Amino acid sequence: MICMLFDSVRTIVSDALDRLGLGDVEPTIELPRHESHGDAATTVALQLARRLGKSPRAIAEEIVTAMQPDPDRIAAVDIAGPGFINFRFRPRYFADVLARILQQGKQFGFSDRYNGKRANVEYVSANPTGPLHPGHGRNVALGDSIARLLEAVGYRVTREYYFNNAGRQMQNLARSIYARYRQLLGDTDYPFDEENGYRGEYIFEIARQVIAQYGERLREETDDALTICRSVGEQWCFASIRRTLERLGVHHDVYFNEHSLYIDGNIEQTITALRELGLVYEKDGATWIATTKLGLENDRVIVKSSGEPTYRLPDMAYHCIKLSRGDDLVVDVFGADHIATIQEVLAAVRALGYDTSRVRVVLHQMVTFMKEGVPFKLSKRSGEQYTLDDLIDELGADVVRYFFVMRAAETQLVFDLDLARQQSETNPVFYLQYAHARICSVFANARELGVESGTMDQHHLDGIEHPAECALIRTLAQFPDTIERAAEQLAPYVVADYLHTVAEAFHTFYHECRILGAPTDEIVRVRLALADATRTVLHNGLHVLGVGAPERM
RNA sequence: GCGCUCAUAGCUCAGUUGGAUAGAGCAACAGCCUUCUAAGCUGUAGGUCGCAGGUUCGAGUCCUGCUGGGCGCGCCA
Repeated sequence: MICMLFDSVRTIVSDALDRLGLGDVEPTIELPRHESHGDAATTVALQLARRLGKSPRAIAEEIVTAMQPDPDRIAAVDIAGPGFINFRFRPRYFADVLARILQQGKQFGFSDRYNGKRANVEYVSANPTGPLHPGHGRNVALGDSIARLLEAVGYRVTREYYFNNAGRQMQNLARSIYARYRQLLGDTDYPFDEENGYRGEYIFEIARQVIAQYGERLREETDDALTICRSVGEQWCFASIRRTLERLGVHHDVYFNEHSLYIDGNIEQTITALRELGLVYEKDGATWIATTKLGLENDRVIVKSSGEPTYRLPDMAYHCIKLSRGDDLVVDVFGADHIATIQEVLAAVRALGYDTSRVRVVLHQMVTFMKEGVPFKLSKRSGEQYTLDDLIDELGADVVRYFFVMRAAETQLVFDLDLARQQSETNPVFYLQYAHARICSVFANARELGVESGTMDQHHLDGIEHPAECALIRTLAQFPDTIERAAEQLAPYVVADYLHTVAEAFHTFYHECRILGAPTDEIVRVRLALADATRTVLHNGLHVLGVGAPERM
């Protein structure tokens, strides 16, 4: 969809180009950077300069002469600088745009562009070895907002969580739990693996749960005892992770267990297929994949000399499965530490004949938490970890989600805990939420005063005239375009940025134009309609970010 | 050393895919509440877009080199 604000302008320019025999040219209309340059601009004359062998200004003159703008809606058309054509709108133009926004009601901003398309978004994918870490928060918020963005443009989205409950890390977890179990039973000198063990307080909690369920029956160290510890640990960790995700409003449709790849034979199949392609060889007792033949720098081990596959092989099998499901888009949300791995995996999957152009990888950089101007240490004394749950306790889910998506994924995010903690003034989340609450409050007052804010006919919109009203409409009109651009780029921060400009435009409007105390009933109705449209944009935009839109603050 | 990535106001970041005079928030300074939420609004100040070349009508944006951060480069995941 093309920005609705510019539809009429585009038609005017297109018609003029037609008349000049340039009907094949698609003019792009853009918002000028400076307000002094008008409400809309086209660079089409600059782009045609080379093709026509004329100066851009001369071309601009010809185009402008050939145009037939509606004088009720277009106040001025100027040629500026090297050949920009600038348009200035009359309030009537903005009234048209507002009417179209109101027509779309609560659906405004959401599009059906990708209706019938399916997307899979894999995110979180933390193994069940402990509670989520604050750093996971960025992956959680980013992945979920991307899923919401894709839904906003019409995709049917599956949210997927990939996990491994069988590997070395889980063995470490089991041993850690078992050690604490024995220590709690009085074997205080039972050794704890300081190097590989999980040190958190939660391990004791799990161990206490083992005691509650099994008493002292596991005192004899057997494989069974470790299996039980692993199983109890896995359940405990998953419960913890799900509880944290729940608090952030995040739900997955599919939990994919890496282990199932072994049971279902996908691992075997994958390695056989790679072998048939001549990409597999044995060296030093291990099995290698010749990723150098696929344009990468090094070959990698896919089966260790112990006979155990490395994580790469199941990752390849898993991506083959994801690509064979028929989704139109497969999104992986990973931390920057996966950068090398994902290249190898995709190279192998491509060699196996899958269309990896459907895969889009969102790699986010790491998060630094700052407190009082210095990096905040996430481990407390006693080795206890500060968790994502603790962060939510401290800041609330809305602030946590917003802060993790408000910057582009590829920047190293600095999470300012002091700024986030502020319940007033400077917190960027509250700025948006406050605008929403303010509007709700106006409508509450309107109801009390018996002001009808019913349906809007177009002729009621003639009351638009204040610059702040026009500026607000101009901003609101960019919402559908913003959502599409954000979805295209898989970049929720685009929406966060945009919502800030919406809130700003609204607060200015609110300050300069009284709504309920406007001079005439007609203006009251128009301004209520404008406030209502703003409320919809804020509500829908915040929804995409997974942030609540409170009615009162 | 190699790969990926980033470098824009004191700090944190935008910059609509190559367009006009570089944009916000925080911090600083000065104003605005007897009227719909002051968690707000208005204004001032703050810049050699890391450095050097190149591409063209035009570069913060694209290409090359350099400098400096981050991440990765193990039969860990």
